[in-house]
Formats: sequence, structure tokens, C-alpha cells
Amino acid sequence: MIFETNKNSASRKLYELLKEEIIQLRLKPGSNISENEISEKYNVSRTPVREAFLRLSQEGLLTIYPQKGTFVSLIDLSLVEEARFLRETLEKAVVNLACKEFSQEKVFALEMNLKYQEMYIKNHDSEKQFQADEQFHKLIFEGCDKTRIWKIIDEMNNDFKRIRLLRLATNFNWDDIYIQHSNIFNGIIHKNPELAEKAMKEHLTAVNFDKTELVKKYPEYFKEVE
Amino acid sequence: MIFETNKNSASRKLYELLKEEIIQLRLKPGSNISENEISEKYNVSRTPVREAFLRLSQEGLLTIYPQKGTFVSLIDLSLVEEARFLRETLEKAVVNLACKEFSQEKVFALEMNLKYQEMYIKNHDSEKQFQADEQFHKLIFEGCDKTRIWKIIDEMNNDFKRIRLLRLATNFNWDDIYIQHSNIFNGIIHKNPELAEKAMKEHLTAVNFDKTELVKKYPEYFKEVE
DNA sequence: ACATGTATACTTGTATGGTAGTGTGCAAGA
DNA sequence: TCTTGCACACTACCATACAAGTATACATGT
Repeated sequence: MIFETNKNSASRKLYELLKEEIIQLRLKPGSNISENEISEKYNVSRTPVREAFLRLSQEGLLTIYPQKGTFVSLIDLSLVEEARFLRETLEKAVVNLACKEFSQEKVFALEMNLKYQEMYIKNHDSEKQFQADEQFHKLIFEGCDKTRIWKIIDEMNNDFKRIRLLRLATNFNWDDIYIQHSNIFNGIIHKNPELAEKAMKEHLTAVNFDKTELVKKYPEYFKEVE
Repeated sequence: MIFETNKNSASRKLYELLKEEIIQLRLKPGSNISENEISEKYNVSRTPVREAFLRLSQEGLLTIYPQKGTFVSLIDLSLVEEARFLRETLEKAVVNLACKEFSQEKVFALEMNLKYQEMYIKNHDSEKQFQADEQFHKLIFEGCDKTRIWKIIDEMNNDFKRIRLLRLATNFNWDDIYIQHSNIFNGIIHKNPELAEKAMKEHLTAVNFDKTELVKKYPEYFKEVE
């Protein structure tokens, strides 16, 4: 039996755990954490902690200053904008592909996903609906054999995920979002790239919002613009 | 004085060194290297070696099988195709942006780069010309404040870089490439997105080539398609 | 001959001690 | 009051020792 990566290693578990803590804002942007602190807290040695730190710093979630300290990275609004551009550009291109080469079973998977969304919205289960939303987009990329590109988009979206949680009104208008998803789906099954792309663009600009208030409210969480 | 990352750390130097070795195919795809082997070779302890390994495995250049060994990753053609799609999609979108919002000094930087290309081609300096080519594209992304997106493209292009070296005829037709670059440049300064995008597409499909012969010649270097 | 158990030499994963660079508070002096 | 120097605590970084899983050669028993 061959394992690609050891899912049970302490360093990997720590990595996933800390990543969740950071994205969920339980670890505040700008706050400092040390190898010793974490190793004592979770009863492991410094080595796996260090390896988790390194990986997180590579993904931009931690910033390591040698011999000084390790800090939870501040939220970088220019990065958020770049990620938004990256996502919109690629999603439009991929949904175009999807209109040409989507297999029947992938269409079915999308359809099922929409059914779930319908249910979650009826039950007002925001958290599940948010996950289903992510899954919907992921399915489109998978159907076009672009799984790694989705992974890249997802990784670059970390700062956006943090911002989303800072908002007071996290209540998206899920009904609108469902309609947008349906439009994308219709574009795909009717092989109408114009419709699909338009719906996708509309969908992705809808989640965009003004950040000036957030910066005013939590100035210590944001990276200064130069 | 604050250093973002320690450029002089052993682990970082090892990372860069090994990355170069892998991309330059001096470390063969599929061959195995161990932490001990490298630590003895470069007279450092296992810890920095291990950290370099971890980082390289994250970028897909190494594959670590716990308790079994670490191997130079095989070249993944499906990944190459995905990277090509990623690059073409984003470069077209960014060159469009460049036609709208390119500052005068950025235009100048591009122009200088073209002058250098002219020189390198005249001197038949393929290596320098290749670097200038990369720099040309990087400059476009920088001019549009999309530096991180370029970084992503560059990182995903590792397998393509390895393939490029496998080719018998590495002699590109640099004259054609220079013309394509000039066309892109002209599109930008004349604020003509159609021209720029067309030139970019032409340029990026030109570097594409048939890989079946390579797979036949070096089957042990390639990952099997499933 | 062949299957099987086992010693052994690998591998990566983890723990721990030591080193050098960095920030901080406090005391001494102007 | 303000500056300077220095001890000290803290950090990430590196070296090293140990643990645990894996492959393989080889002896042993059938």
C-alpha cells in the first residue's frame, strides 16, 4: 500500500488545524505565535510545529521573521483583488469549456448539487450552503479536468475567506445565488457559452463588496498599502 | 531591519539548489534521493534538507512516501496541459488589461527588454534569450499589479520546463518569437486589445509541441495516464 | 525447489539540546 | 529628562539522537 502523503503525521494534522484556526479568525491577523507555544499547547515537539509553520508561511497565512518571531499574516487587500481577478478569469474560461465537453455523469453531479443547495436554502443552513457553493464550482473544474487550477484558486482565496467572516452581515442573499447557479447550469447543459459566462460573471461580482468599512473597523487586521 | 524570509538560511539555499537540479534534469525524474544522501553531500544536517524536501514536495517536484523514500516526481503531462491552459487564459486577460492601464515607465521597461532580446538573438545566446522571454511576460504582469499570478503561472510551469530540456531540437525559432513579442508590445502601446490578445495567443500556442515522441524516448520519466 | 520467518539496513517522522541573532527593560551616567 | 550600555529572555535555525515503518537478503524448515 502506498500513501501519497502521510495523513496521520503530526505535522500535517497541525498544518490543517492551524490553517482552520487562521481562516476562521480564531487566530487574529497580526498576532504572534511561537513554535514553543504551539508545541506545548498540542503536546508535540517543535519539529512538526516548525514544518507546519513553514507550509503555512508558504501559503501566505503566516509570516516568519527569522530570529524574531512568527505572526499570523495580515489580510492583504491587493492580494484579495488579485485572487478575484484570477478566479473570474479562470471560471469564465472553464465554464466555456464546460459548455463543450461536459460528460453526462458530471452534469448529473451538478444537478444533484443544485438539489442540495435548494434544500440547504430552505433550511436556512448557511454553512452547508456555503460548502455546496464551493463544491458547485469545484465540480465544474473537475468536469473539465482542471482540478489543480481549482486548487490554486482555492488556496489564493484564503484572505477573501477571512474577510467574509469579518462582515457583520454574513447573510448572503442565497436565493439570488441559487438563481445564478441555475443559470450557469442551464448554460452548460444547453451548450450556450455566452449565457454560462454571463451568469458566471454576474455570480462572481455579486460576492464582491466594499471593504473600506471593514478596514476602518479592524485596521489592525489589514496590511498597509504602500 | 526586517527580512521577509531568510535568504541565507541553509534550508532555503538547499531548496533553490535542488529545484534547479530537478528542473535542469540533472536529477532524473523517478530517481530517489534520501535526506541522508543530500545532507552528507552538502555538509548540513538532515533538518534543513528535510525542510527543503517538504517545500519541493509541495510544489510537486518531489514525491515523499513516508518510511519508504523520496523520489523526484515524474513528469505529468496532464499537469502540463493544465498549466498551458492556465497560462494562456491568464496571459490573454492580463494583456487586455495592459492595453488599458500600462504606465509609461512600464512601457519603457518592456521596450528595453525587447532591445535586449534583439541583442541576444543576434548573438545566438539562447539561454539569455530564454530568460529575457520569461522576463518579458513577467513585466506585463507586474505592470498590471498581478505579480502573484505570474508567480503561480511560473510555479505550475515546472514540468513544462523539464520537457523543454528533453527535446532534441531545443533551437526555437527566436526570430519568430521576437516578432510575436513585438506584436504584443505594439498591441499594448497602441491600446489595441484585439491585436495584443491575438499575438499572445499565437505566441503561446507556438511553444506548444507534440510530446508523444518524448514519451516514447524517455518512458521512465513520465507519469502513466490512468 | 519453495514458501516463510527473521535479521538488518535502509527510509521518513519526531524529540531535544545547543547556537546566534533580536527585542526589551533596567540601571548608570550626562 | 534623556541617552547609552548591558544583561536577559525570547525567537527561529540547525545538529543530533531516537523511534517506527518498510524493503530486502538470507537462512531455515517443509
